[in-house]
Amino acid sequence: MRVLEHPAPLQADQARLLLKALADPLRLQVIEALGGGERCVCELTAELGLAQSKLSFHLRVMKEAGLIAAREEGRWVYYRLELAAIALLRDWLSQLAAGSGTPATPCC
Amino acid sequence: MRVLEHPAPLQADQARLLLKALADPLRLQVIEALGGGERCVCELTAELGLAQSKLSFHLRVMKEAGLIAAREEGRWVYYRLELAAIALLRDWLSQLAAGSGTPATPCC
DNA sequence: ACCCTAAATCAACAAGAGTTGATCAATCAA
DNA sequence: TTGATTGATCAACTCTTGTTGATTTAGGGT
Repeated sequence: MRVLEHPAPLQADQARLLLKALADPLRLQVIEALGGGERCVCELTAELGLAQSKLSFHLRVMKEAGLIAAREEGRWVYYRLELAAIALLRDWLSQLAAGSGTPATPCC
Repeated sequence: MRVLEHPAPLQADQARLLLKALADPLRLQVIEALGGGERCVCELTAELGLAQSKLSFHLRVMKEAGLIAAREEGRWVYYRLELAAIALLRDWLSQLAAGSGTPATPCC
């Protein structure tokens, strides 16, 4: 029976999507705003001073990656951080760090 | 005196660079290989079946982000994971999750 | 029904990131 | 010194992402 040295591929792929969704300055601003709690799109537009379609684009990217979730209420849409995604990333990073002790093989 | 609700901007920016460096399928493969311990460039080229200049490009991206570190030995170069970077990312993610309890403000 | 606002979508364009093959610098062995 | 090998770098190209402004869909108010 094989010991799991690396994160499972599926989890790694999920992690990659989340990393990609996080790895953008504008999206990080949004994420940090959402770190302070649920926010409506119009609030975010105002707070960050963004063009509406621009914000909408980035919200979609993050939503599709599973990093944030939307809740519609009347004509407003509230977004929030998906904490499970953050937890998944943290776990994945832990697994990465865990396996990293072996010294160099002689090489070539 | 203001309570820090969000990660400091500098740390966030450092985190962003690391996220960007991680958010690529090929680089993730390299990272996972390095998760098993230090590796020489020629080993990585062989293990992952990559064009040399392609690997070199990605190694540079990761090195500049502080995600990996290089050690030269004769004509070989060994790369390893920079565990401090992984730790920084984990901390940053923890801070993100920590602040996220507030319910929605009435909005608009 | 009409109008106004919130937010998503679209097409055209601009910017950025990754790939390729060639070249270059450095190290080592013969 | 010559030749072979490791790995970095470069320029040209391609592909992917992000931006912009206009249009569309859907609520809610009057």
